[in-house]
Amino acid sequence: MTNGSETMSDTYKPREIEAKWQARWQETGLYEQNIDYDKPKHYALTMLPYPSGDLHIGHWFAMTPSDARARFKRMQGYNVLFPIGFDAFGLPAENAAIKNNQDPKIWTYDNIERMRKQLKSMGAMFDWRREAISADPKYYKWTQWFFKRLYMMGLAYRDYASVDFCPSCNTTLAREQVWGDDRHCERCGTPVIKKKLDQWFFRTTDYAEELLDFSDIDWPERVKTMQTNWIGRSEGAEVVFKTEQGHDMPIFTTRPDTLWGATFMVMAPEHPLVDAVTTDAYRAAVADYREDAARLSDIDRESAEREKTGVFTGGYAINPVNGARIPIWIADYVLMGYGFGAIMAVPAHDQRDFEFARQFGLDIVPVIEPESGPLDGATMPESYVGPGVMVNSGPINGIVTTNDKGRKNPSIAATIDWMEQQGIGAEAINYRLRDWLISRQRYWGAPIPMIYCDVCGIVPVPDSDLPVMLPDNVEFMPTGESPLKLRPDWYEVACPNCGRQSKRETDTMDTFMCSSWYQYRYLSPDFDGGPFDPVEGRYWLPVDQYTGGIEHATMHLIYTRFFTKAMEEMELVDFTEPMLKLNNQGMVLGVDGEKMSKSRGNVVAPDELVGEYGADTVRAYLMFFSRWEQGGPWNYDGIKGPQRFVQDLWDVASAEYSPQTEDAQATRQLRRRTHQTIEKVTRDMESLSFNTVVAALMQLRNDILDAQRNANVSMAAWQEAIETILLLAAPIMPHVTEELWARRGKTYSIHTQSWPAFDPEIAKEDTIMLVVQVNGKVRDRIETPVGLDDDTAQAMALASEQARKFMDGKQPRKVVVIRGKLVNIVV
RNA sequence: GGGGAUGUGGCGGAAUUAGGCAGACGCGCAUGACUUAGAAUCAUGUACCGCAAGGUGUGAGGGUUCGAGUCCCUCCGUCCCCA
Repeated sequence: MTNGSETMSDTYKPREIEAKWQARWQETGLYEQNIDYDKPKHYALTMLPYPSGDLHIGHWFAMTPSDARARFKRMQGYNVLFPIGFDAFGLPAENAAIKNNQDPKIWTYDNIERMRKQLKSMGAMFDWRREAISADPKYYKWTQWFFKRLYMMGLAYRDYASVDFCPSCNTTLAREQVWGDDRHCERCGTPVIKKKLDQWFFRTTDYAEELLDFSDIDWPERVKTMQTNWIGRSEGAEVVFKTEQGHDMPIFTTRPDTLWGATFMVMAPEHPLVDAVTTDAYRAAVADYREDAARLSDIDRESAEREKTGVFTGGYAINPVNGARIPIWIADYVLMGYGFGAIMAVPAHDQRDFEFARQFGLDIVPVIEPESGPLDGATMPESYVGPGVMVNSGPINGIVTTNDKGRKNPSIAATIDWMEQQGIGAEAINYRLRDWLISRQRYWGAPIPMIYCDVCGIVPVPDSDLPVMLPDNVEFMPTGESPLKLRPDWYEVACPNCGRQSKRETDTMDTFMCSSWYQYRYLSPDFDGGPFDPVEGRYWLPVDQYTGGIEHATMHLIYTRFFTKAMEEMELVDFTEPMLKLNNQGMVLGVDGEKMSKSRGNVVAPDELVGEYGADTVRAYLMFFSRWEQGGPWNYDGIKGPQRFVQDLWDVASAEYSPQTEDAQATRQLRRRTHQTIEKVTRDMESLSFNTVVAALMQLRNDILDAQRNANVSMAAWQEAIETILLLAAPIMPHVTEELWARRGKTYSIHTQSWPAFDPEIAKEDTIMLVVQVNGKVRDRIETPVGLDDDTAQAMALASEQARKFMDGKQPRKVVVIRGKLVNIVV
């Protein structure tokens, strides 16, 4: 006892062994992965963190199971790349700068330094040589280079448009970054307002059709559905109405077959033709209405519950299918952002149009006759949207209409064909997806590499001048207004074309632009011949397994797909999907079941847990406590289970074992359990079912403890069980398994060992419990050898005392035998 | 309003791939052992009702089937996305 060191080393001291092995792994470059053409590659990627200051338990929940999966693939023989980096541009750094008068760069890099330490405490197999930081000039040089390439391909354009603006963040936002019923800013929760500004956009809508195709990727249905809904494809037709003044007034409709029932038109109040069609008598009313509408949000305007409002413009349009003269109204339920900002109104067959028509006494002309008989526009209580036969519709009279969308509906197909023949309209597809607005009126982002020259117009910064560096020592305004606008020494620049004094773009790029291509930069973060080293790219790409939160379903995960499709056209890559397989983890909630937040005081601090239990226990608990894709409330007591497991593992793997007696049955049983566990753990690791992996390991631990208590299994079976459980647990608990592996005199490192091989012969059961049911209720269980034939099984079941008792002396009417499982006697 | 997910002991969850012993594994709890006491540890038990025999039970109701947590229909609750 006094000679402490021996005794000390036999106690499980997580902090000591974790520090020791993390240092050893780094010294030996255990996690530095290089191209190896002899091995299959596996690129595992976890969403890169924002350097907010401290690693959150949510980061641990996202990353350590992903790390375990990557380690598992490595032991299976794959050459696994598992990199990490930082999404280092963004508003929190700038807001902190404004509040504390601190340079965002210093704030960000201090946080990165702290988070690096915390990330290292996880013991993850990150290859730190590949670390990429998006705020690093050698990174954002290529972000700017991509902007230019997209511009040259015609995929980036500048437009003066009404856009969503967060008054708190003082910047515009992409449509995807506006969330919820109240249309709030995704970052800060403030409701957004509309603002008209010159802004840069990417033509994501050009790829709408490609983005709807998920055939090459194995992604959760949920994400695919969310993206599909977000893109919002609808089939229909584009039809050009003419105003009486002769202006073209194109509209999109999903129901061109009801054109003959269009009795009025409705324009969005912001529609550019409003002034042209409005007659003098209505000018004042129209002006008032437009002013009121400008104050409402889109959601309020579209809400189905709200009473319809609108005003007549005094103008008329000509329905191209029948020459009818129909009034043009303006109403706020029509949005400028969708389709053409104007609709044809068919009140008989659209509920919103119906309510509008009833309110303002407009004509309602039915053009679909349901099976129940003709409709009367004057008396129908609501619009009719079901199937029927077309009536009052000229050339398509008598054609059947169904609930099908687009050309699948005979009436729509007939109308489109007829219109195309007449030259008054054409089949068209409309998408809800908007182009991606990437301008941000903030400082801490990648500058948009564009110059405005009075003579030459918009001129890209030459590649040789990239990166356009962010200036240091800028002055922050309390309002959040971009300091770049106050730095003439930075924005005043000679035009690259003509040399005249010109002005740089002072907006920076949306940080989602940086994170759209980080998986490529990881391959070679120092490479200067392009965004990534093509040799590395050819070997590692694309990403095989991507993991991260569901909240990015319609933002990052659409952007990075768009980027990769554009990169394929740039011939940088030869595939069109960046990540082949995606899995989303859920969220760790506070003990109260609420989202963690400082104000609620329910934040779980990983550093403290690691200090108390060690990283291995925390990792195991995170994988065990819930279904990974589901997440759930934290429970401080629950961690005792994994803690006891790690302690037991320590005890049995360092114990001296010597059998008292050798029992063949017990030996056989332990070996069977060992191999059954290999099978289960392998399958569940493959499917990212981490909680059942840990459960299976615990079960094997229980079997090993039984064997130890009885001391009746062979030495070989004991060793097989111990070494197997260490290998199977290694991805989950990398430090303690490494230590125990070394203590058993095995070669370094456990993490480069082969995954244990499963032997079905050993795993096979000798006997099964034959379940005997009478009328579907379990009445008896009989231990029988495996491979019993049906007749014998039936005979044994019928001979069962328990079963006979419940047969009531009756003869079986039917006997169902499920081989190897059960016999059901029906009486 | 539309779309998606989900509902199983006191709690987290397993079994849903292919209909075949519901509740693996863990937490908690109970009783006992060890201990001056506690912690830790160990043993046993732990869905519900019942002394027992037995009966009931996977949000509710119905259906298919020899047999349903699992498949079908109709509802209800909770969460998320879109409107």
